[in-house]
Amino acid sequence: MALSERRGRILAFIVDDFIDSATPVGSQSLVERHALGLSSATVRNEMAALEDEGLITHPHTSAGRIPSHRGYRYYVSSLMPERNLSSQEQFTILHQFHQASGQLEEWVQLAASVLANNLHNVALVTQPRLLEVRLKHLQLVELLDNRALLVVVTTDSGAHQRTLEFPVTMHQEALSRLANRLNAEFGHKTVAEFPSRERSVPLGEAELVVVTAVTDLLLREEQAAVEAPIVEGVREMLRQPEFGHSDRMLDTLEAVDERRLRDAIPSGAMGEGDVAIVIGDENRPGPYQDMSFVLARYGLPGGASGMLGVLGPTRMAYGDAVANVRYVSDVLTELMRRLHEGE
Amino acid sequence: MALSERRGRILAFIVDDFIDSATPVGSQSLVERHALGLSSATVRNEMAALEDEGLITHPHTSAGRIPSHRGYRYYVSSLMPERNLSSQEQFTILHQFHQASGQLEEWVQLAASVLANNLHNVALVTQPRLLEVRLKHLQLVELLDNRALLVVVTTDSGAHQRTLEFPVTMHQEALSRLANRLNAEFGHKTVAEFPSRERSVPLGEAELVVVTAVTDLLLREEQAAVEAPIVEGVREMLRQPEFGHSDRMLDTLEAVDERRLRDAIPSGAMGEGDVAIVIGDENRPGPYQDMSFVLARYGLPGGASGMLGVLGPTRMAYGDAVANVRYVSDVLTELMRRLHEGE
DNA sequence: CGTTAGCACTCTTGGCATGAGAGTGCCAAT
DNA sequence: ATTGGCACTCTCATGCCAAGAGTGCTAACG
Repeated sequence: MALSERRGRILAFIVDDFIDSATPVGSQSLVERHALGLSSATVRNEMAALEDEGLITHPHTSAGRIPSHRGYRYYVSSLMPERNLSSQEQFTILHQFHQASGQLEEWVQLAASVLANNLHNVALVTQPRLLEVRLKHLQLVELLDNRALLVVVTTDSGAHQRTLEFPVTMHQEALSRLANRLNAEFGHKTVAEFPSRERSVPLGEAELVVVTAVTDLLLREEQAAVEAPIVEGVREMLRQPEFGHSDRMLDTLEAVDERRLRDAIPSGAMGEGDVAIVIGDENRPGPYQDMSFVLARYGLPGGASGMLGVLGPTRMAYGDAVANVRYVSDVLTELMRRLHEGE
Repeated sequence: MALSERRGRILAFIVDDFIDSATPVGSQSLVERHALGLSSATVRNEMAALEDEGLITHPHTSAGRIPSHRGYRYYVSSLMPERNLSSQEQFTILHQFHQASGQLEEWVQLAASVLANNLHNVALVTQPRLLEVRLKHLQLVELLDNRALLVVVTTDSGAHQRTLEFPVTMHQEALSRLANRLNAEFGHKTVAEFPSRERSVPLGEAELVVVTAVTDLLLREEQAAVEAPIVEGVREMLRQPEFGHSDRMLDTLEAVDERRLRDAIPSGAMGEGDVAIVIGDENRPGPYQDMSFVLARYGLPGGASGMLGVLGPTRMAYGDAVANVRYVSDVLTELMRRLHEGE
């Protein structure tokens, strides 16, 4: 289904106007705002046609039109002008990244803040993860009695920690010996390659405690990274008029807060390298049925990578969102490339 | 200024009723709800007197009374019945802690959730910190080129990490030797005792990189722990009628989100071992002028300790809040004691 | 003298009608 | 195909009215 050029232009104007006014747009105001060489009556006819196509609706008989989900879809797919950030905007963003320290975690956090601020919506960024993380090094430090601190360093340059308890008191030398032994045996292996409990050569009791802890720790971290992306800008989004003083604000707040995001983020839709847009009812059933995501991957192909993007009401400045998400994702990727290749 | 017994009783009833109805309470409804042996007219006289004392007000001429900040203060100081959690409530809380793993961070997080859930307000919990943290152990792991991962273990059983860059490429043996040297020299020292830059025997370049990083890392963590307590239950609180569909919701959300909590938390007011209550305008100037805090310390005297409590509108169930905060703080303290003394 | 009944008065709240404004849909004329 | 015109619809703000809840005051009562 392709629209005539004129009908498309009108749909685009409706979407544009609605995006920045948040009120239904009528035929009259449309001709006034844009130097359309048409009368309002003609526009009305076109609107009626667009409505038949299911691209716009009106909330009640005598109200202006608002885009339907399908209307937004058509807009982003066929009508929306390709937009990149101005060099001014790019500079402002770059500047912030250069101000930050060289720590990866900080960049990720910063990416979230930048998106939230620029787009006035919720920004989501997951920590970058390797597809398969290998154990680099583990260490045990004596605490009190039979307790020790386990520190695990992985190939994605992450350190993870947990305290654990041995059946008997272990002193530092014993712990170090144990750590060395395990390093020799499991170093550079993925979690999947760790021994299962029904292993032919059984592990000693102490070894088992550690190996179980390492496995559990890494799996948990993995999950946490996916389930709990960095979320920034909730209140920015809630200032949008769609949430105006209604219960919807609280419900949305709840949904975002509850970390129910994992099931919600439509990861399947994300092609390599490009920006994915998921609008309204294209989301799987759940609390985000009338919100939209604009998402992209970032990171190194084959290396650590993550996801970043924006969540907002369907009435979202898609053009700006795409431009910002793409640019921030590129910046982040570039920074990681430098980190990886050593400048 | 002490009130007569009857006048006190009436104030207590007003506060109680208002706390659970959130609507101004009138003389009539007061006599009906509580088997007061008085007519409404008498109550009106008493109310007028209470209003002269500045303990209650009415929003407009013909509305019921609501407690003023001073009224709440008088209530919590002199009228509020001492309340402890029922053994049923205690059990429910304990059960949750027993379900959790033995990790300290998890307990702290859990404490926040429990408070938020039970009190339907924002719960605040800071990570436990030692007054002075000592360096226990540091380790360096080779990453790419001239980069290494620094892992610092402190006496409060915390592991902290950061990547750092050396001027030249360092291999694992060199890194290990370096770490050993530094461990020998700085082990069991506090950050304050670390060498200043103008040290008589100057450090080598590599040493300097590490020492600076350690200092910076620990100071930063310290600050982060104080500035960014765990915050739970924002949406619980926003369901309270005082925030009903108004801008106040967003402003408050902003204040809490912005981590402007640090300046807000009235830490001075907190005596050893007991629960502190700060009501409305007793707070220092800022966004919390019409909210209240109920706070307590937890942790081991001389050992690691932190703060926990609740933030909500001045119309808060102070009795419940105090009982819950006190109990959770006790549980947390007890758990830490066991951890410290080895069961 | 403290307590109470009674009464006038005030202020909020919800319901209802009303009119202006913005839009639509359709038809006939261009 | 486009447009002017017109009847019609629906929302939204406004004003008004009556009901309800409360207060303050005064005069009577034990």
